[in-house]
Amino acid sequence: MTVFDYNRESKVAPAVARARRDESPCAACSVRGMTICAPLDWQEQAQVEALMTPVQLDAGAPLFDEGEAAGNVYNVTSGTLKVYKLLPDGRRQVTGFLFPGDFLGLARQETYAFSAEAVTPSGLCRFPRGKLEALMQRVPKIEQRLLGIASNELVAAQEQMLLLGRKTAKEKIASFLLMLSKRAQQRGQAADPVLVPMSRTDIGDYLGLTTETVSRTFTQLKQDGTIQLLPNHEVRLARREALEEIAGGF
Amino acid sequence: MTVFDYNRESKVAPAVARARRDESPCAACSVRGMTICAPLDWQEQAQVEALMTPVQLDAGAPLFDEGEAAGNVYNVTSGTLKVYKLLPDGRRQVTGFLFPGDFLGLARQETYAFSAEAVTPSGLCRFPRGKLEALMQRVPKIEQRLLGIASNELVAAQEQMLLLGRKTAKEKIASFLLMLSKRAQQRGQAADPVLVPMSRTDIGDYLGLTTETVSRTFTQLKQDGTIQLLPNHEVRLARREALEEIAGGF
DNA sequence: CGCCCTCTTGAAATTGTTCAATAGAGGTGG
DNA sequence: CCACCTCTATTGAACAATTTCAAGAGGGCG
Repeated sequence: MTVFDYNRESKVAPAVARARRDESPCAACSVRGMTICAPLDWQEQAQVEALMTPVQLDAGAPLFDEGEAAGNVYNVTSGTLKVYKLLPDGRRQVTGFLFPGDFLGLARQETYAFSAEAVTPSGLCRFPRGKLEALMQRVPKIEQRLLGIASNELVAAQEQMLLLGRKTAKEKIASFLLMLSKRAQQRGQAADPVLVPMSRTDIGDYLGLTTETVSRTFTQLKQDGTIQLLPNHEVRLARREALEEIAGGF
Repeated sequence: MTVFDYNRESKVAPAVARARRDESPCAACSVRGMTICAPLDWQEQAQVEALMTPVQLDAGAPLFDEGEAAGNVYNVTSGTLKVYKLLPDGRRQVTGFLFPGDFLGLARQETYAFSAEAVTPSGLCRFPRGKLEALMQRVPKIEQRLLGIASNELVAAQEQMLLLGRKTAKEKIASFLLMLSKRAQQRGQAADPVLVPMSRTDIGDYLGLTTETVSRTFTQLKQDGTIQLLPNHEVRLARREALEEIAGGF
């Protein structure tokens, strides 16, 4: 719980100095424009960076579990993560997938309300919550940014409730593929052969379906000619308008 | 779009003066401790109040529609509202019910992402978004409060996704009744004979069920002896532990 | 008091699940 | 580099939960 646990690097060289010398990992951050760091000038950036510890996760490695003390918040810099909740009997609901640029750990309570786990090998920036909150007092831009992020997540959550409560399996899969495509595009990646790095089980747990239904629905869309299943977890959206028609406006 | 549209009252008497003379509606606000106003001192409160217009809605009256320009935010002071999204063919997902003390209108985009409508006759405090945001610059406590509210809503949204994606009809209804009970208690109302002011259709649209399934499930729980259906939209939670067992930890 | 709207109940239909088996892909070690 | 092994994905058939369609009962408001 001391500063040293979280900030090993700053003992070696003050972050401000490192930033000046362009040794800062943040200076090279490819997703800076999407993160909490986006609105900061270089001085504020250095203060944030001083709190940061880089984290690397292997595929399948847990980041934290629901109910655990919520000591840190994170920014995803590479890879894909999933966030989920469990029922006592093991039924799982994946409440979101996280990609580079996404923020993780917003919770005004003392414990995480969900578990987080790497889907693919992933990199994150870790910030101790307490220190970041202290910094927010001095740099209100950070708080504003977090409020913006939270608002966007809320909009996405409502969209997901509509999907879970009212869409059919086919509509769910179509919406899911379009969501992946749009988010890839937002990060500057290709929108069309879209990368689908998560398992059928994860997709099912995200959409409120079984893996079998996910698989069958992919097959159906493939036979429709709406999509093509390519090697390496890629999906070609052969007829995007058809997908959008099916998805019902997402 | 002028100040006068939103703030008719301040033309009559400055809010600060009114607050001093205890004519302020906020001074008598019974849900102040739950709203964005909670952390404010009387001077800040007066500034907020100067932006406020009271709104009254009849049962069934719309407050705003999805896609509409998001000009205002609201605090509920009395009654019950619902918030929902529609699919092109009319399928509806109620994404939340709002009770006194609840905040409404958080959206970082230019338009509302959902529609809002009164379930029972309701009262709200309306604030023009632009002016409240300007005030937030000077009173960061408001922004902090909003971030706290947004975080809580995000936690609730994830809980609801778990419900929609993974719970059975019986589990959904049990969770719903317990949620209503807990929220009534938070507002200082009775936790046990719980008021259920919304229609079976609204409940179904909230839980991802049809009205028939909602009705059948109520009947089933009634025959179990788990609940009793009382007159005036009240439900007695005869065996709360059984409900909690069924709900699976909400 | 009666009308209308909501709620309840029943039976049939359907979507998605469950159970079960096969096929495929990725990774490891010989 | 290939063979094997394991985990994931696909496919099939029977089953179940919830929906759909249909009719009747109840309750509140004019």
